[in-house]
Amino acid sequence: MKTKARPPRRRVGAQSTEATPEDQTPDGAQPDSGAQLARGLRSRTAQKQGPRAEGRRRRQGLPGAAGRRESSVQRRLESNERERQRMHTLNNAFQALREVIPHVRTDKKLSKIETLTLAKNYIKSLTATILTMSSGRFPGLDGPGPKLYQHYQQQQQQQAVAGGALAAAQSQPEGHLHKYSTQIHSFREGS
DNA sequence: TAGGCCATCTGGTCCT
DNA sequence: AGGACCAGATGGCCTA
Repeated sequence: MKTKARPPRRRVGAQSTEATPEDQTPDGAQPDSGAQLARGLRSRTAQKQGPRAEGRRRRQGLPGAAGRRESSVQRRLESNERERQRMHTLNNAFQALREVIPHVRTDKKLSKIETLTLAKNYIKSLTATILTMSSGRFPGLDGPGPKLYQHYQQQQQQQAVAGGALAAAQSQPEGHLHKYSTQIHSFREGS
């Protein structure tokens, strides 16, 4: 629980033990050389396939072996880039969520698990607050009130069935608020 | 130094 | 077929 905002890191990953200084790129841009990736591919896939596939091609003198390896490396690089972008998108979403959740601790960035847990309980406490304030009286038939209330009741019933007495106790609006405020407090203390 | 958190790579599986 | 998604592995950074 001691996460702090850090500059983008250049990971070394599976090839790190074989990486040379020139493999590192300070700006985090596409750092993997084809040769380095090929080493990685071999070392990883060899554990499952062994040298059989490549060896077979070589023995049979198939003409496209090197070219296929090259295109395979290219595909892997493109796949890695897409995966990086996907994770960046996911992290942007996490950051957006952090900025929306009210919390006390401002000197340290919330970790991902903290963000999710806090968000869940924040939503629950807001739902409970809305229901409490509405006092069972909802706006017109087209409004969100009845649906929200029905959804809330269903959730509570499911939790009561699954978790028994504890869930039933936590299903009270005060339970959500208490849980949320307790969590904020514990995060502030870094526990 | 250990433990927590994270970014990245990777191969498998699912989906369009 | 190709891309998205997922989970395991790995190693770097940071704090106590």
